[in-house]
Amino acid sequence: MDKLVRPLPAEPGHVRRANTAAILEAAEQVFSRGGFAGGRMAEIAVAAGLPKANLHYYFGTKERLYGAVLEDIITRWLDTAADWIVPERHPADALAGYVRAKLADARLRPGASRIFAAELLRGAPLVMPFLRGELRRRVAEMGGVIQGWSASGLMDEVVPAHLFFSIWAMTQTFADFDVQIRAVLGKDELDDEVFATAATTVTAMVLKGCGVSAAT
Amino acid sequence: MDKLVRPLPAEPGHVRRANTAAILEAAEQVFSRGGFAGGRMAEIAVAAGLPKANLHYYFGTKERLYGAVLEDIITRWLDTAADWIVPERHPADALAGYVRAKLADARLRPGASRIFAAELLRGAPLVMPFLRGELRRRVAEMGGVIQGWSASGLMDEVVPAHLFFSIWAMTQTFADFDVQIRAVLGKDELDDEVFATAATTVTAMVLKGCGVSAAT
DNA sequence: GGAAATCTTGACCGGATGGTCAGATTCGTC
DNA sequence: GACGAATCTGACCATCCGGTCAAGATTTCC
Repeated sequence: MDKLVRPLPAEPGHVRRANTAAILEAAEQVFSRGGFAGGRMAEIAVAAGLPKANLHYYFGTKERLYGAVLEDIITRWLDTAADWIVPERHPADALAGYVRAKLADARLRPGASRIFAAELLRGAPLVMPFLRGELRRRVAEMGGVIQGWSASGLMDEVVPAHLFFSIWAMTQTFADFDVQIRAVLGKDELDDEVFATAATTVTAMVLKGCGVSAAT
Repeated sequence: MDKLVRPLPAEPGHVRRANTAAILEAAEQVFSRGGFAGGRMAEIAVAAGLPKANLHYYFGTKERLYGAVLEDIITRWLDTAADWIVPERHPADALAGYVRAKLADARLRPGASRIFAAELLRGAPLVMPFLRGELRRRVAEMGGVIQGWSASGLMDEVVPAHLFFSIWAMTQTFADFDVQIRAVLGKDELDDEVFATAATTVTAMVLKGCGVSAAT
């Protein structure tokens, strides 16, 4: 009966957890337009439904809150790549799957992509350590997988890092620069059709561009 | 002897011309990190070597100055596309040339690309009319050229707008996200080698990805 | 040479913004 | 239910920043 009797969560720290989550979500939304410099603490407070002083209670400074948002985003991203770019897969499946996953993420969480883009645009003062450390290591690792596929004759020899730059650019553009895409296509929102065409176009570029043989 | 005798320029308006040019250049540099919200008028003034009040004398408001910078960028960009994507060229030449031109621009004026990117990121409040008007028209026009090539059997059928999205994304990423690329490659700057590899990789994706036949 | 137009500049203003704080309130635990 | 810890919050502050202004300097033109 215990659980049924307790209508509201009462585990210690549930307030903290709920509030930090609400703040992080609001912050991601607010920072996604205008980046660090453009986001206003007061605006985040309103979006989170909390007084501004409360944000400072949990995160101290604007920079720390912004950093927490970025960390969330990065953590989420690294896994996608690790899921798809593995030697066990055929490159046709792996690359197509990765492209589709990146496009799905661009559609589902465009704000996250935009925040990361804005951070890079301003010179990445906060995520530089990540770029030079973890990211570089991961790219080197995945580069080995790509080279393995090339050596097996499954695809052309390419410079792996550049392949990733292209994939990231082509997919994330649908989140980062969606206004431009909507304007050019004359659409109010990027719908199923747009993302289907994007998947076809980008996948064709990557697979044919790298001379990937058909999946077994 | 007239011209030799006059050591300093004395045409009417030369002061205005020199100052506005200096201000625009300084503004492009300052806005290129942090976009509109991140750029400080005082910082632009220092970079231009003029007192802050002087910027307001020439441009009135920060927004107007920012708008002038954007207009400069857009004007320069539209021409590149018009130079390359024309029916008279073979698609292999046209697309490869366009890619190389975009990469060269990303290298020569990375700040311009970054300002435009930041403007799109914040929802394009200022350049929306351009996106929906001139840009959309140009893309439709160039799309006709692409379809002409497809109809002539010179390349696969692709959705032209998406082809441009991909080309823009892959090339401008070397300006917009150069920090990330430098960090991943472990380089202090994007040198000849990086841009040569970029040209090879991106061109291969575009040409092979679109099934462009070899140039005659 | 001198008047009109253009340009220059330091000092100043008002509002926005990140951040603080002390006292009130709620939560966790026994 | 009572006590300490955690949380909440309105009021307040210092600073920064875009923008103004009026008086002085320089350029332009006759």
